[in-house]
Amino acid sequence: MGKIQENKQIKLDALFKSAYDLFISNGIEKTSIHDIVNKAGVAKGTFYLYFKDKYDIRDRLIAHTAEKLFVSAYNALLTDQLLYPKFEDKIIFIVDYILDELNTNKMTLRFIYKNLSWGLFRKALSNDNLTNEIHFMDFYHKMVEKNPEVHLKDPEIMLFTIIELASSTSYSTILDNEPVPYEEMKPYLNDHIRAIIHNHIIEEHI
Amino acid sequence: MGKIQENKQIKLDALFKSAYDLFISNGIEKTSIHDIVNKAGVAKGTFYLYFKDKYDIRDRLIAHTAEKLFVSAYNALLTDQLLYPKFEDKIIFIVDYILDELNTNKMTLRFIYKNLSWGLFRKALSNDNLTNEIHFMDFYHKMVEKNPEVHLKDPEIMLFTIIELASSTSYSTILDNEPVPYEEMKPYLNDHIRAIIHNHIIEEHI
Amino acid sequence: MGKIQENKQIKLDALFKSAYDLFISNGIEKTSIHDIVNKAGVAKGTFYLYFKDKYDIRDRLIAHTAEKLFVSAYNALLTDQLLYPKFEDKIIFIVDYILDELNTNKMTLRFIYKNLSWGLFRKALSNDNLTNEIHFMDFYHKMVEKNPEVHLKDPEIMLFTIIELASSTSYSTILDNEPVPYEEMKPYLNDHIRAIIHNHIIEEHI
Amino acid sequence: MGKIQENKQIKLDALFKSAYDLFISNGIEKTSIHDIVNKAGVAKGTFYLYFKDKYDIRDRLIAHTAEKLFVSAYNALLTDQLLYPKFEDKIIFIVDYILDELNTNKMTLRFIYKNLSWGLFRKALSNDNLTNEIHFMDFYHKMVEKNPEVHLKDPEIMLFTIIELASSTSYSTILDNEPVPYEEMKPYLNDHIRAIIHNHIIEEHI
DNA sequence: GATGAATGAGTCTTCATTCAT
DNA sequence: CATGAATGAAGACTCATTCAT
Repeated sequence: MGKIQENKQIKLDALFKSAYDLFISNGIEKTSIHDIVNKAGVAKGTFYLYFKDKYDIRDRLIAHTAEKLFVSAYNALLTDQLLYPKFEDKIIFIVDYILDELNTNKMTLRFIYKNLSWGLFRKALSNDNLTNEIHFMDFYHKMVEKNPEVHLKDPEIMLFTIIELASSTSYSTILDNEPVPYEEMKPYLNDHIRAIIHNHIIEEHI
Repeated sequence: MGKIQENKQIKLDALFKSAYDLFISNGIEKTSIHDIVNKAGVAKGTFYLYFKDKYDIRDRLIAHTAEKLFVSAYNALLTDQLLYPKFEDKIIFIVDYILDELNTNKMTLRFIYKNLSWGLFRKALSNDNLTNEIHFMDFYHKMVEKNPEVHLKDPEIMLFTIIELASSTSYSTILDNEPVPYEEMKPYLNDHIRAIIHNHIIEEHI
Repeated sequence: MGKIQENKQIKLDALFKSAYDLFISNGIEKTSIHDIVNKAGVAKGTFYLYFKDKYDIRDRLIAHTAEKLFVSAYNALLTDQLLYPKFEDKIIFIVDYILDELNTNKMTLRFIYKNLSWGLFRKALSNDNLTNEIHFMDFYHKMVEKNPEVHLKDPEIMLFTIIELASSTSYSTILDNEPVPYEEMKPYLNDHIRAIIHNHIIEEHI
Repeated sequence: MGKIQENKQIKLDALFKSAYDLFISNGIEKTSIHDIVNKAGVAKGTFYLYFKDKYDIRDRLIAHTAEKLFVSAYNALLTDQLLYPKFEDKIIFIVDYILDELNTNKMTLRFIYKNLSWGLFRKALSNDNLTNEIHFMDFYHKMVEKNPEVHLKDPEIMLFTIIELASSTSYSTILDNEPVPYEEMKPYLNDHIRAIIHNHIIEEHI
């Protein structure tokens, strides 16, 4: 029994890995099930034991990839936590960390960006995803609540806005150098993110 | 002679129109050349006399659609020009106008968003595009220059940023109501756009 | 020991029942072994312990279904035996009984008709079939022999002819209402069956 | 233009012929589109220019085959018309002619029988079918009307009944020799057909 | 006996592109 | 210029059957 389960995991991993590599290098539309199973070294029918279709494996891969990015950023933040005492700086750190990662791994950016919806993203980072040990959304909300400085209105809309701004501007600057290279965009982006956060701060009157 | 040219134009228009309708209602991947020529009432081979392939007609259509949106917004702004004397308000007006348009015509949003790159966008709105009478980019730069209030650093990056933020947040809120409906996002979006503009203002010291 | 045998019988019955239900509702071609074992709650390999393939279980089911129909008709006839003293009326009664049954259970008609050959049919109703308690063919031949009125030439051909006529005309009228609804066909059918019987009567000259 | 039309006809005929041969020898289920186009010597896509799917070509072939049989019988009847002055004898002649044909061409019988519904049959032989020159149903109805001897009630139900009886009994006797060979069945069948006709005769009282 | 994961040949169907007319 | 018939590679998906556990 243990052997069978082990074997299943090996097959599943092989399918994930080969699909990821092919999606990254050739794009999703240009990747066929045939290509995936070939590279994974399993039979075509086996694919359908694990996935409904190509879009099923795509969604699971994107969620997984997004999760990994955020978990890396989270861990890096924990290490240097003391350097970023302010909430605002923590957010900037995480965004920077992820964008730098994507800048060095451009294909991942291309893969994720065009396919990641907020719904999928939220699911990938939250409790719904049982395979997760760390739940980024939980962490985010705790970070918001424990924020001693200020109170935030609609923190989830704020996160959404930051992510959309960061991902869409970085997509164009990193992949196409349009309208300017990523490095040139970066200082502006950081300023904008800080501005977005400020726009969500609830002014507390005495 | 003129009749032949006229006939060619009719065919071209028919192809554009039928492709647009099909792309909008069924999506690009689900639309075949066969569908396009069928609806246009021309022969399959004729398609290749006017376009390289499906992605050629797609790009031309997207550019055309984006242009039309901006020209409409531009004309609307001209009409009510006096109501928006400040540069900042003009920008907000244009963004609002376009997003409201896309909100009532959701399929256009879907069609444009996933396929519009900054490069394509810039080309659609600038002098490069010979079929254009009004060049939005020219208008934008004149608007920036004549801005009596303040001076802007990198106005093109600023425009890029605003467009990316507006389009990516509206895509999710308008089409998926995620994380909130568009109407709920709108006030935040306006605040953020103003903040982005402020971040680009060059403080002038005496 | 008995428990193992019992368990086997349960599995066999479950397979029969689920295959029957699926054949009836989706048709044989549209039913896969996967569907059958799924519904039956047994493993795929188990199917092959009991049946050679899909057509094995189909044939056994058809024979069983046909047998059940005739046994029901036979029992009903026994109950009301005195109402139908004449041989001819007994035949008509049985045909009517079965067709009315199929008329209320149209899917059974569809299932049986296209797959029931005379050979399979004969086997289902005769001594060859060891699981049968009542052997309709025996009963039929006794009925023929004891027929006090007249003698019949080739009673088996006669039965064959009646069954073919009744089943093929009822198939079309019951399932397609073609060329007329079953109810409209019924009086003609009865007349024809009587005529077929008369054609088999050996005229006895003194 | 003429050349293109000619070429199309050649392709269509090739597809019909190869499908017919394969259906006849291997059965419909065991014949794939691949087999059909291969044998016809055309590309796979070409099949879909002419037919919706396998069942489209099947239905057209069955209708065509049934039509051909009846037209042959009709022509044979015309030749020997004087030998069969009575309506009843004409019907018997046609049935015999067709069954003898099917007896020498057993695969055609197998092909037609399991797939021919009354609806399809009627369509194949009537005005609906524009490719037909001779409309058997017209001929039949004229034959019924001009019948000087007697009047018939529901002549279409009568035809239906005769065809169902003849086809179903011949199917089993010709292909399986069950319960007896066709030759042994034949005299009974003729008697039964006459009886069916008599059952449809309207008794005219003076 | 029972299981169910794995197989991979087999099937249908689509479609961009070409080219003879 | 315009046509549209023909192509055939490419794709997704199914399923009876086997066999290690």
